[in-house]
Amino acid sequence: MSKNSLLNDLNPQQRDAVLHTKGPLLILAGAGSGKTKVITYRFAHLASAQKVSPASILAMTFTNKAAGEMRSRIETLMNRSLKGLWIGTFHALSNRILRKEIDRLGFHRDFVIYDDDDSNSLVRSILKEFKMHEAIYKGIASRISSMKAALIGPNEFLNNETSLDFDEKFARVYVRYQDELKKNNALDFDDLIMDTVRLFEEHPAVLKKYNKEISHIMVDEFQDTNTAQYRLSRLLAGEHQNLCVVGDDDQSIYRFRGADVRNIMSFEKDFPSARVIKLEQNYRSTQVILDAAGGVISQNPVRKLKKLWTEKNEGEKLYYCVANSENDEARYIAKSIRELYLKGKYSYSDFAVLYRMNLQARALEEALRVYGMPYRIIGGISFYHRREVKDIISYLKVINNPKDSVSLKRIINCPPRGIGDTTTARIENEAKKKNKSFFDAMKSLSSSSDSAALKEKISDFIEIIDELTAKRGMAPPQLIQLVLEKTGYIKWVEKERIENITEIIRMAEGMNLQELIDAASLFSGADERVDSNCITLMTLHSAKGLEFPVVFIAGVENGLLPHFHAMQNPEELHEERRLFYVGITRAKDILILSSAKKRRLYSSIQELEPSSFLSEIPSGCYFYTGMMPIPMVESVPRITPKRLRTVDFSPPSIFLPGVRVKHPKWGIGVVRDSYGETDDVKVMVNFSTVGVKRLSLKFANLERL
DNA sequence: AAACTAAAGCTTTTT
DNA sequence: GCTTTAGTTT
Repeated sequence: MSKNSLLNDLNPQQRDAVLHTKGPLLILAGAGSGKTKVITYRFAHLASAQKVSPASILAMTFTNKAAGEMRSRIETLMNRSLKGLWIGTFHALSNRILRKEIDRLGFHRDFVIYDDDDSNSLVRSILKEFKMHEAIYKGIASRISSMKAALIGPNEFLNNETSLDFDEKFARVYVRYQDELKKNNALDFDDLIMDTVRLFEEHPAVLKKYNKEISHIMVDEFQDTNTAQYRLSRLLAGEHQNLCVVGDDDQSIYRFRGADVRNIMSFEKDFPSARVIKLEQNYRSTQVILDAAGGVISQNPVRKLKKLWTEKNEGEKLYYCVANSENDEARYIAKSIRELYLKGKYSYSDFAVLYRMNLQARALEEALRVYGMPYRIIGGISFYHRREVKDIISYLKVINNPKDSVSLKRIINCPPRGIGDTTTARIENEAKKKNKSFFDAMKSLSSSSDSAALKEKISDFIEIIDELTAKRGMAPPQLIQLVLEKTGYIKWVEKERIENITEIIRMAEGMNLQELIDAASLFSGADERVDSNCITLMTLHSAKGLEFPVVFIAGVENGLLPHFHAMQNPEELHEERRLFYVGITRAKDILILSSAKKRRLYSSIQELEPSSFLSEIPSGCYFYTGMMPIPMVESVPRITPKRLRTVDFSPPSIFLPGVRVKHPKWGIGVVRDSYGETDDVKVMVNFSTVGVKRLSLKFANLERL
């Protein structure tokens, strides 16, 4: 891409930011203002126009996903591969430096990294040894984590011994924890940052080396940096001070894990020569949504003023609905999604339902399932992650492929058949020794083992699996039934979980084994499938950085949003407001807020009042619509996944109710009904442009979407 | 190794 | 109130 066309793509402020290449730069990037675009273009500009080697530009973010996205967008822009450059997460880049230099800190270069589970169990074992209450290990671990985030190592903590709130017991654990890490040649996540800072501060020559190698620094999501990460960025910027930080103080929502908005506030103090550029043009939302967002966030007293604007039109007003209970709220949301979906303009993946707490997902999930609409839950435990569902799927996976040892190990003692940790370890051993799969190791042990009891237990299990494997050609619903009976699972599993199993059987109808397994795997959370056409359910926190045409925010109540725990402390209340702001600014076209009068929370049913944040939305921005803001149209045939997949009812057409279609003249619509003989199928289609039309398939020239 | 009992915790989350 | 998990018993 030529230099000019690169710059022509940008608005004046974005261009300023890209062209400012020398010295400290603070980019205050409002929501939806093209922040990533600026970073990637700035990288490309530095490299092409400024002749800076891509190898001397360092770009840091928080998540692997964000880093990967940044990298691939720059690669596309520059049309070249950027492998091995300084683009990555704080942790990954620190790790890279430490792998080379850590011997100066007395560690070996092949140190191991402890994840949260590892550090938790280390803390636990220390507490046990100290005869302290073990159950608080999580609290201690997170306290250690925030100490390190603030660059207070055990030594610094001990130096503070005279302070009044010095916690001697905690200090002992902290010191010991750090000693143990060293003994194990291990670093936890926070150490990766803290020790890199320590390395640079204690060994100026090392820092100098990196300062020479890296001439430009860019930090994304700067409002989420903690003290250690900010210090690291400053150290890396060295004397050249070519430090560009990008962030939005209004979207700082990770205080609880050490993020410090003050970093963004004090950047100008720390770098008096810093240029500050505000990106205020929003490319995402309608004016009404921006007005609502602006009204809310303006109530926060300490912030960098930004006034978002858009060239888009006013747009549709917000809706706000009060339901009686969380279940009513969920039904209302499901119903609204169906109405909007059936109008044909939006596909399922255009919808997101956001909430403050993961537990809210339950009611929503239930309602969506009843309405037969596909959804995915980010973060929480979704249907396919339920224990019993995973168990059954694991059986199917083993039947389909006995080499799948992960699934095999999951079900080997489920229901219990006397094969516990000891036996499993033994099979594992055998498998390693003979270089066999887990299943083959079981087979050979069952014939050669010295223990008769062990032999019998294992061969019984093998027999069940073999028997089931022989029947793998069966239709999945019957196959699942067979699994449930032959394994005794149905007798063993708790009653309330059976409901979910019936649900898998129901969903399995009309699919073959491979399809079912794939469907279940596709839903397995973390690896996000963009192409899966699903409604997205997630917390407000996980929604940061994303956008959806239609956004619901559920549970807009005092106690949930703002959360109980945050209502006392003004700082935390402000963060809750920012969280709401983040939620509002995710929406492109339509934003629907809802709350429930009563809600089951933990032990009891709570009566909650609408969030006080609601009154901060300018009253002209939304409809208060009581119970049912979106009028119900005539009753619609219930679209269940089963019905969508079943082929055995006439007409044998792919244009079944719920299917989205495209008509050459009327555009996109949704099939509401289909009937008639094979050679003369009639369909009723609801088009977003012209409403419901009755068409003959033979002539209509419909395209399935 | 499994079944039982007791007890804690329960906001948000990435590395 | 319910789920998860740790510890104890059989």
